Amino acid sequence: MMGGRFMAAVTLKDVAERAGVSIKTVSNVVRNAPRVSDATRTRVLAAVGELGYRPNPSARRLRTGRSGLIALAVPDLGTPYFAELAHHVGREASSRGFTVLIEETRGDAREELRLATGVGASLLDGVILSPLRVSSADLAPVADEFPLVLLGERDYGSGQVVADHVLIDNVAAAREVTAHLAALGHTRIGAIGVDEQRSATSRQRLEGFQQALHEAGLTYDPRLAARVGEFDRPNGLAAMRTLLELPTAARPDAVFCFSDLLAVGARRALYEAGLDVPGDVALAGVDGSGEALYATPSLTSVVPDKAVISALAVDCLAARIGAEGPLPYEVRIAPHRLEVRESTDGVRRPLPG
Amino acid sequence: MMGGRFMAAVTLKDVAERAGVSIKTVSNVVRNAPRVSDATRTRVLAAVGELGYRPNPSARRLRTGRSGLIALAVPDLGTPYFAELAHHVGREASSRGFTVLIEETRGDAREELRLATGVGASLLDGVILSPLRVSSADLAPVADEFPLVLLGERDYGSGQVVADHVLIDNVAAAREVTAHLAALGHTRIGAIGVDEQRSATSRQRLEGFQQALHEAGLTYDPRLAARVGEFDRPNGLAAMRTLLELPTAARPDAVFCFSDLLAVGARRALYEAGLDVPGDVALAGVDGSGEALYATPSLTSVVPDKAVISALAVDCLAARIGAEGPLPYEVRIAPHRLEVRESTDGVRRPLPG
DNA sequence: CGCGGCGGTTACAACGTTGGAACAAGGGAA
DNA sequence: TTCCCTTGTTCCAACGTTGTAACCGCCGCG
Repeated sequence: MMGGRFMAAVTLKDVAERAGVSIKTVSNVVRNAPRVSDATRTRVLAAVGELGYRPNPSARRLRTGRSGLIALAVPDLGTPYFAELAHHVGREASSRGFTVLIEETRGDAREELRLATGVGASLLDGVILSPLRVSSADLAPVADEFPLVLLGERDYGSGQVVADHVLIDNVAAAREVTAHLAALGHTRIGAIGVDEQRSATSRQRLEGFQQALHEAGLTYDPRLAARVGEFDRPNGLAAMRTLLELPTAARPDAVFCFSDLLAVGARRALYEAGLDVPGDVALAGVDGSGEALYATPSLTSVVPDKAVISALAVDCLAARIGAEGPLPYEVRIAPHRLEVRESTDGVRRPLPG
Repeated sequence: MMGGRFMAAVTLKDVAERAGVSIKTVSNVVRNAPRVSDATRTRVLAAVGELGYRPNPSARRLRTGRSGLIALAVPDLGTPYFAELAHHVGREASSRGFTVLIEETRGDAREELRLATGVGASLLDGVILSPLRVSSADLAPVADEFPLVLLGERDYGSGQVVADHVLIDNVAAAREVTAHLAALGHTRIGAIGVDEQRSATSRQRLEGFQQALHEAGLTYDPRLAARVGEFDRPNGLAAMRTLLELPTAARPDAVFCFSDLLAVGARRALYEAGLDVPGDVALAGVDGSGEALYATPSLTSVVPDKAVISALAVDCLAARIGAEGPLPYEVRIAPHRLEVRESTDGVRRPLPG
């Protein structure tokens, strides 16, 4: 029987009776609609306060078609980058009156697509998706029907934009890191995180990597480009172990890892092999995670501005939700910076604090 | 107008027309209610499939008072422990038909209380709260009115149970770690993470720590018990630096950190001081995070079974949501195990994989 | 042969909210 | 004075769903 659990919820009707006005007038007050005299407004607000009225989101949603709920879909919350992102998106969203539902896709393409199409489209107003497997082509038929913002993964190759995108300039970021390694005198620079097939991010970082090698007059040795499935610690560990199996002369003297977790795994492999970082092999990653900062040695990393990324994403989504009809798709670039730490230049830096 | 965005949602009515039955019958079918003949059932299900009908959660909620939405409120998603927990809770919940809303309390007592009382009680069916600041006393008036499960933090001191609790045996866990350190021959064992005022978890771990010291015939030196605000990396770093400022003879030769992040911070401080782990100082933490496993050296840690914790928590909550009236409060203990790694016994262990 | 019971179905009324139209009360222009 | 317009308020209907009660056969029992 009626689910209000143990306490009876206060409704517009209760407030209306208390204030001696109609239900609709109370509704007008709580929604800040115009056409309400100051006298009634204060009277109603008083009643609202006394009774502790809270609008019923379900009824609202049913009537208006808006739930105030958006989802953030990420591959995995265990990845610090996504956890931090979730944190920022939550802040941004609540400052705009949205509530965020965090979903894990586990890198499953079907799951990603399901989220992108709005799950219970009737539950969500929109989705911010960090795609891993799903491609622009898969999303093309979807984006027009449901407010969707993609994080990263713009498919430069196809040139086709099928949704709003927020990303950092991955090519530039990779170029900067690699140039940094080259400037330190490394000549056999490797990369961990190649995954041409599936991940656009990976492709872009590889491209920046190759550009920088070229600009530094170095040649790209495919043996030094390690493929991985996910950007996690175990893959970093395995990839670095593989690189260390190369003949001594062919081994890398520096490695650019496409994520901090990969770098952490790679660092662990070097530790187990008894090699020094950066003495024997220099190491750099991407993400600006706390884990990389506190590693021993601290790991050089590209730090994307997650606050800006989140703000842009929520902005985009809010605009799309608020819009009546289709809007042109936007691609917004968030800033990043290269943070040089012990794992590349070897300079001891006590952490502040 | 009408918010269905761009596409028109399929409703029971549409399905009913298609199947040539009444709305209510369709409703009965989709809810798996009894009293539906197999013939009609299959006919209706066919129509459901063809039209791609999805029930409207808001309408359901409005009618039944249930939203199928539960919240997991944790202090901070950036903490790997909570991120992992969120992952498991999400799995457990969706297997029971719930959707999880993840909220960050940022360790703010008011925010915790707000969540515990159900925010928009009309939005959520229940809450799983990992409290940091809020006490049993604060929650006492709340728990009866709204389904609530607390993770950890059972206030043994007051002896008063005001809600369902799911936790590991913190006292035993701390005792095991400390006994392990003592068994290795350490005599000046320190602790990082003391916070008697606010955190019950911290109190329990301190108690287990002291018990083990006593059992090993060691005396408790308050100078070796470092206080912290949050269980994060910067606090671990700062605390260990403070311990290292003690006169040489008074310095710890082993430290039990109340979280893995504290241990990571402590390890960093030792690294900066040029000290060896575990040669100069042995280090152990709690949480079983991947970060501790991949650290160099890998950090010994108490690994709580997060899958079990999550399952128990969701079970409890589901029972409470399903119940008609008040239920007796339960306290459930999840298992943990001590994982000995390089940071205490010094034995090199290549990671598997 | 009528009547209770039961399996299967339907009609109706809510749940709390909001958009739109209708309605009362004043205020100025004709 | 009448008429229209503005301002504030109320009434009505609907959003999609489900609980309750009613309904319609049909069976088997007395």
